[in-house]
Amino acid sequence: MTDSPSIVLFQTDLRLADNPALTAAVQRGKPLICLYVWNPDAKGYDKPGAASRWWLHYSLEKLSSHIQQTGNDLVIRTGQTAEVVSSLAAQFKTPRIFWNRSCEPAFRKIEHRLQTFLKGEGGDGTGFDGTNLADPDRIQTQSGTPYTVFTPFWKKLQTVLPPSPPLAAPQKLPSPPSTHLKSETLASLKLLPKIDWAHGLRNTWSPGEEGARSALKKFLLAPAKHYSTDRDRPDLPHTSQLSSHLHFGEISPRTLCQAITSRMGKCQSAQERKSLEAYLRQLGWREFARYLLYHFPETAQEPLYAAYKKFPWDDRSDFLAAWQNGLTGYPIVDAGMRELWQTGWMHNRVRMITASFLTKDLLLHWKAGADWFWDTLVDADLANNTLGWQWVAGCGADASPFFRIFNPITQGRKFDPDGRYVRKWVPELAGLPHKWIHQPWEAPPLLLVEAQVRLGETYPYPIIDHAAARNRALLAYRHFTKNKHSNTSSPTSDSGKCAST
DNA sequence: TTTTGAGTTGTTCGA
DNA sequence: GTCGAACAACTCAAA
Repeated sequence: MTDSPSIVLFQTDLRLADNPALTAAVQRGKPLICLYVWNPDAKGYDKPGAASRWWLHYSLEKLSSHIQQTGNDLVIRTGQTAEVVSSLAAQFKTPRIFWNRSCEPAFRKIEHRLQTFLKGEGGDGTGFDGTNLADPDRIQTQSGTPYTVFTPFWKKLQTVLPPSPPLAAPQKLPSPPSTHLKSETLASLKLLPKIDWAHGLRNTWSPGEEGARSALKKFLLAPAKHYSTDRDRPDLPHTSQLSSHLHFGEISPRTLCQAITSRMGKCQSAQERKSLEAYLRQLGWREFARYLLYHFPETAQEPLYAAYKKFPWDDRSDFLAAWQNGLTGYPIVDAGMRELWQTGWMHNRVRMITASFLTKDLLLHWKAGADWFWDTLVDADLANNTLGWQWVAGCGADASPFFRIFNPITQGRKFDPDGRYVRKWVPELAGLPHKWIHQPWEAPPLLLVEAQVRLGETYPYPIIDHAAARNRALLAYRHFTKNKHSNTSSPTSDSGKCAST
């Protein structure tokens, strides 16, 4: 019994380096059961989307071989996570269970059930802080409430940065007697798509801890120096490309934070310093998203501001389909949606443009956009997705003002000035000179002929007129924001029948 | 308790 | 072509 093994539950922390739960388990000095549980019956946001499952498959493959190099094995099981873990724990007579805490509602339910189980067994179960820079319970306003505005949150967070140094990856993970430890095969989880649409993904990404480290190295080598100015340019490769690695926990935010701050200490140019600060701030936004989801778990489904439940979203499925397929007639929007479809990723600036187009030009529900991103992004992250969509839609924390409506033409010209991004993803427009690449419907007919563009045939006319759509959105939002909080703060108002939350 | 200053990412219009 | 103001009103966080 005293030699009973420790169970290490891997969730979205698929790494050996700087993994506090794993290191604590190793320090206990007993054999380890490294466990991953896949729940095939999970639904909605409790289950990774299709593109994300592709990444998960390869990330687990890497983790598994990494663990093998330490003399142990990754045990894969299927079922309800908490039940699988506790029955395994029971089988080995009250062992210790180690895991890293998560901000996601589904994982928190699992944690809660594990804690209940362990309590009943007289065991001990506390999650470790491995996916955040700071414990979300320790960051609060002076009045003890959670922050809902980024800037004061960021100021407060910076007072605890940089975090303690990252932990080294354990070299040896002592293995338990394996006789009772059956494992499912990775293939049996069926994470890979049935129809092979993933070649675009394969050509773009290297899931796993090693891929994460080399992405960081590559980022620090050059793009990080131009990040503050060029990160908004979808035509340039100056983003970190780390989002998915971070989501699956192949690299810890602490490791990233330390790498960035240590580089800041050495850097010579003001430009590079500014860039590193800008990147750190983005890590701050990631932290803020997790913090918000932790404190307001219902926001994955519902607007943070309850009054927005009554917003008059439109419901046109043909518009939604055009947006999803990259056939809106606005080149920068279509380029983004096609980049997403083909690579499982979209540049952040273009995420904002496409999201603004969906929620403000088309007036479609932000959840429709969030659902699509959830299914198609390899870096789909519940916290980031929720914050991002609610921010754009105007119903979330620190929300974008209602009159901030992106103009797809202006944005295209500003951030893809030569049209290189559009040409890459919307090749049927490639022959157009850059003057017209962001508004082909305005191009002189002769030029269209020369470029072999036949509007309405090879490329659609705009599905909606932006100027008119903008006015419609302004009207809807203007009328609406006046009553933004009416049903939460004044139950005596005429909207009393909707006062429930 | 009250007051005060501030609040990621934009666009348009008119001087 | 460039620049500043207007686009609203509200909530948050701290003093």
